[in-house]
Amino acid sequence: MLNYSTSEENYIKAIFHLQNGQNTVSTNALAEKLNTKPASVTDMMKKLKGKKLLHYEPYQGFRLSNEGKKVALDIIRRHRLWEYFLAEKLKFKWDEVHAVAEDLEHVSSKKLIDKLDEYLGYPKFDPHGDPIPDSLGKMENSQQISLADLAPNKLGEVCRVINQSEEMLELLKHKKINIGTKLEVKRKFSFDRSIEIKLRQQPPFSISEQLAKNIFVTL
Amino acid sequence: MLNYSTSEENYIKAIFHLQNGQNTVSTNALAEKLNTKPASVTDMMKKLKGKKLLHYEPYQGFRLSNEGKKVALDIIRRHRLWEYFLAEKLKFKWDEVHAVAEDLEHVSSKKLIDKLDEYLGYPKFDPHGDPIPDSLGKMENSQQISLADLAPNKLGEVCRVINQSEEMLELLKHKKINIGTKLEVKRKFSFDRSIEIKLRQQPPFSISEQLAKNIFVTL
DNA sequence: ATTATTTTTTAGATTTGCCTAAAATTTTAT
DNA sequence: ATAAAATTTTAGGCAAATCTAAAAAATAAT
Repeated sequence: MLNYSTSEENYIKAIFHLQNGQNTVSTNALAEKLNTKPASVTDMMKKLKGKKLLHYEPYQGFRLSNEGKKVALDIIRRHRLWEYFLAEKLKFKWDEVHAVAEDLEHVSSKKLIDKLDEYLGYPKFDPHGDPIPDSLGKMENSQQISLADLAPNKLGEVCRVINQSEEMLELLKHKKINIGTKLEVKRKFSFDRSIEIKLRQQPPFSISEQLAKNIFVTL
Repeated sequence: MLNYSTSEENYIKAIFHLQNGQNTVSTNALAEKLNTKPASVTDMMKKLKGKKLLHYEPYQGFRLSNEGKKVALDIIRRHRLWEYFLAEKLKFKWDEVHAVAEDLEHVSSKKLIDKLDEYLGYPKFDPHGDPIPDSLGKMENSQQISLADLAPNKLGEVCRVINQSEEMLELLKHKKINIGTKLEVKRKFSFDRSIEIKLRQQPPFSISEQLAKNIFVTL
């Protein structure tokens, strides 16, 4: 595995996360995710295409190649191992680990990461419940549960939508719920079994039990 | 304390080490230490002068300002804490820690470093015997003398190795000399200034003056 | 005290990663 | 189907950190 710059690694990781589910990622989506401008994204896409880390034709969006996915999994492995270390050993609170791990993840000594993994006892999930890839890039499928079964105050990431009728997709679109959307269950109302959920940077809102049953999340 | 780039930090640290003893550092010496060219050094010196981290007049050499020294001690603190962590917790061999710590030291979250320090139990010395500055920049000075200055028939315990080049560490490894090794000076030969020393349960053997000068012992 | 040598600085390029503004292309709406 | 809007790319620039080659200054040698 070659060495990549911090910037390249951030792009690779962001594409990996965005392409989860749908198979191509747009320039604007990536620019927003990375707090950069679309023109910068285009520049980097040309560069990463040259390194064969992704497939890209102008105006057609991009997706990681197999090699690109391997690199992404390696970065994610580093990130999540450091998050585990910070929370478990250094007693960081779970909402403080991410920012620090963003820096530590770019220290790419394979020996360091493998020894850290061993020291931590080969953990399978990081403090947010995300699975940690092993040194070959394999990771456990974190458990998928219906949003209707997620307990209050628990966080989940939408990974699957069972019913894919027009009507359902229309509703999901309106509520801005997509594959990959991270949400938190706030309350459950026994009167009509509706569930109040909260998405990032939005006020909480309610959804019906019927809808919740069709949405699956990973912890 | 402001944030500095990896490159700036490497320059600051190198100047700190070079100016030990004499009070100004030359362009060429710094270029050689950093494996770069004199022209690059001059560029950076202008920049660091602008940030008030050092004193510099063209052609006159440079030395760190008080602020520069504070920054240097902070970088050294990070480096040595990570070295301690790598050796103590991850079981790296003492000659493997330096290279990895070179990367980790540039992750500059104060909270990370202070928590790491606490987790490690506030160690006073790193695996090479070098003192670790505390969060205020203070560090212990143990009574150290060069093995070259140790009188015959005197006992000492290796506490520090100044030169940490690959070549030096290779030689130490071969001679089985480590931090903590107890030894006795048997004889000194004026012809080539070589020194005969004896380690526990081993026959005496000779080392060069050059090597002895780089090894420090406590009495 | 000049000259020669070494050291240091300047001038001008290069690479990486980012930007703005304008052009090209695709998508959406009428 | 064409116009309007949104998206994406190109063109040209900028800052950081590096380099080479040439000029300037300091040091050493005769």
